[in-house]
Amino acid sequence: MDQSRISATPPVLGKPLKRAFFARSVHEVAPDLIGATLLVDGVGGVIVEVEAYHHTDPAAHSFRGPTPRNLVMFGPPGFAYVYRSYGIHWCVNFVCEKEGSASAVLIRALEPTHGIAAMRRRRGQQDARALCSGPGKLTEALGITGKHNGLPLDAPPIALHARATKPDIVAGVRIGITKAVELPWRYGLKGSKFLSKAF
DNA sequence: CCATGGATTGTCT
DNA sequence: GACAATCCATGGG
Repeated sequence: MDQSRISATPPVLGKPLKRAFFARSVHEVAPDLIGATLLVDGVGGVIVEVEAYHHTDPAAHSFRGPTPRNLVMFGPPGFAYVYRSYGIHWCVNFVCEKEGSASAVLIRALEPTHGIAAMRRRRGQQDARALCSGPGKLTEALGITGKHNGLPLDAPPIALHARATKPDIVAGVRIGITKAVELPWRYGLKGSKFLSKAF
């Protein structure tokens, strides 16, 4: 069976995730997000890869304290922290724990399920496996930009839906960082063909 | 398949 | 002034 093929009819969505879902340790929330569905204006898919960043972690943007860029990370949980990467791409995080904890989960890859035509248009890309297989790719596919920084995760245009059952999850070291490179805080859906990189 | 380098700009030193 | 939580095209094995 061709696993890169995407079904024409989107799967039924689970119940909406409330803001309180994020008011826990980032190390609990990150693996719990695998299998959940992220939509922006109805376009998106199933989260298959994330990374956890904690304020005590030298690789986290919040490690050295609040700045104009990372201010949302120091706010309450359940909000989107969006930043520009390498001057070119946008990346989206979900703020966790409690106000001032400054921890967040970076969303790194989705399996596209909703609004695939719109994603292909935005990405100029036909291959379903390349639409959302990276943090910069998925923001482009979903139309996420700096305008979404600070928006709540449980109100339009953003929606999150719970997974039906707990999937098999794999963990590994994070990608593209130079500090605390050994921490195994990257989580993925086992066997997924839509990861940014194999575990 | 893997390795390398350019693009491009906000942010912090 | 350096560098970054990346992506893509290109070139070699």
